[in-house]
Amino acid sequence: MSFIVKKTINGKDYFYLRTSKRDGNRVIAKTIAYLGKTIKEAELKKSEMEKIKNRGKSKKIMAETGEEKQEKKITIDELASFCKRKGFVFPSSLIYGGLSGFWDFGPLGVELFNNLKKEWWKFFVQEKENMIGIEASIISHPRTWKASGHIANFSDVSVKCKKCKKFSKVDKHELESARCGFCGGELDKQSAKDLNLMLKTQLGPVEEDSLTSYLRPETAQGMFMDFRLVQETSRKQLPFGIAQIGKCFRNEIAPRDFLFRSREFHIAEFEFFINPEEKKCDLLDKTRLDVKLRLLDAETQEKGSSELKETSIGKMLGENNLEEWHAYWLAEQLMWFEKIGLEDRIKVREHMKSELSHYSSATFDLDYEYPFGSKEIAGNANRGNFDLSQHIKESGEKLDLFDEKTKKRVIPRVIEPTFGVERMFLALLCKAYTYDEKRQNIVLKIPAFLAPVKAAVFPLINDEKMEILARDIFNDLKKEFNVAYDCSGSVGRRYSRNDESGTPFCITIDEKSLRGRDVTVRDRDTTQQIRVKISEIKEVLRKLINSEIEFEKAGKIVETRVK
RNA sequence: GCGCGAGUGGUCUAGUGGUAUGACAAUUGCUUCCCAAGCAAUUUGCCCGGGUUCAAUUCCCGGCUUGCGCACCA
Repeated sequence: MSFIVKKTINGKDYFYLRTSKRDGNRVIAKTIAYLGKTIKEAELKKSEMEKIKNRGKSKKIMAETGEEKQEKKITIDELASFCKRKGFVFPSSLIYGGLSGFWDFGPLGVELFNNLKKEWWKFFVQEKENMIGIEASIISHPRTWKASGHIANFSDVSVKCKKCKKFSKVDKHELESARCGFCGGELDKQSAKDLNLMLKTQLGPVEEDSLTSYLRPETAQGMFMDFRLVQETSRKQLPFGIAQIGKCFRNEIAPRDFLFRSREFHIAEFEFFINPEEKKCDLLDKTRLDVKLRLLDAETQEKGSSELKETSIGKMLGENNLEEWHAYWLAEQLMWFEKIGLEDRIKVREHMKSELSHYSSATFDLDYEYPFGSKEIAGNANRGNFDLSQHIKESGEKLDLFDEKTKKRVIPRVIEPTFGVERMFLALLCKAYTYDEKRQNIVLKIPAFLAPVKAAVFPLINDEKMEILARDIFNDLKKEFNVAYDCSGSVGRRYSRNDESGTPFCITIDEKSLRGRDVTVRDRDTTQQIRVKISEIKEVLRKLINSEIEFEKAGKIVETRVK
């Protein structure tokens, strides 16, 4: 049972909500909420709170009866709308009605996106001894795509069936004899339309004399074409990898699901080159072998089931066509997802034999639980030496190399881990987006090291001295971090705004700061506050962002809340 | 690309053959010593093109965008 009580503090009246509970002979009363300064205000607030409480109850009942097991999940539309409102992602060319499959990153989005790329690069390139990076051109010689096999698909056409009216994809040269893929009916050859899945472009200003090429649909060919040059200039010996993050383009028939399937996007991937005779991987240690995962293996799928297996990299070794180097990189991929906090919604799906490309002996998809379903966020393919061999054939160049260990010339085999950068960006936002019932606002719980803005600095009120101090702190911090300065509206509003932007820390300058040279730092996820010396703020912030120190231990916990 | 539905400020929405409602957000003051308080002011909109009409945001046609289903996804 809860009731309203009046308290008089310093001559002013305040109303609180109290609750009482019988404990044996005693009655224990507890204040549970502040209601306002007048009795009217208090009554209104109380009835509102009861409504909210009852809503929670009915949700619980529904959960028990199984009607609504999960809490309300965000839809992808809501997320897209949120991203537009806060400046993460805008639809491209909106003043002309938009352009399907293209997106712009706004002020917060570009920061998050850059941080994500930077951290990926750090994790897979800079922190690895056997990895180097490149950035290849988006447009390459058209023969690239002949060698890679992409051009072959250009001879495909889409043809309508006369009988069932459905469209089939058919090789142009076999149009005369082809039948409908659905009902086997006769195809309407008049309806044949070319399918251009790569974006075409003309090189040279005079159209008749120009060379037709394509915007790359993947970054991988850059690594294969530059393979020898990179190996020579970096003086790497097998095994080593070449990494790249870059823009790719695909003429998607139906771009859908916000950023998930677009026509212009980034891939972060690397080709890891290994001597085909080398089966051992020295880097596959206990940490990697112990990496846990949820696996949907090929065998299970072939039985028509989608049951997940709880397993580990170590257990998978030797099964599922997984050899040591392949296992090592799969483990590393999972460790990356753990680092960015997405591992609990990742599952690994092994490709079935029927799905495998003819050059690949094993492929795994890493699927993420998006609001619109479990979809591929990253992949891992064992490509053998297919790509290098294709380029050797097409170009006539020597792309094999002399291996110092075995004293033989070899064409390396390749493991290719690949990541959709926008897909990781999207997953981060889906995971981070939280509606906080208590605070009545959205809190974007992005890991601090990825957050677009690391801290917001504000004077508690518009006071000249506080503003000067706040500006000083802000100017000092911005040399090292992306920080924001905010002095508009009430302090509560500023906290809420920053919760929505995913800013992990808010630094507030109050009257005591002027005398004591310390400030309060507020944690986004808990709203807890600590007191930190101005001289130590930079160091504390650095440690907090890198999770080197717990928030509660970074300073003295203080309670500043009135309400 | 096919089929069906939808498009009103930044967001969510009311409504109409005579150019539009409300809320939130945003901006600027004032206020405010810690969690979207208050006061005042300000900015912003009928997806685009064509047709019918004296008059179209509204009706019709086409396009674009978007949702769902199918298909596609190297």
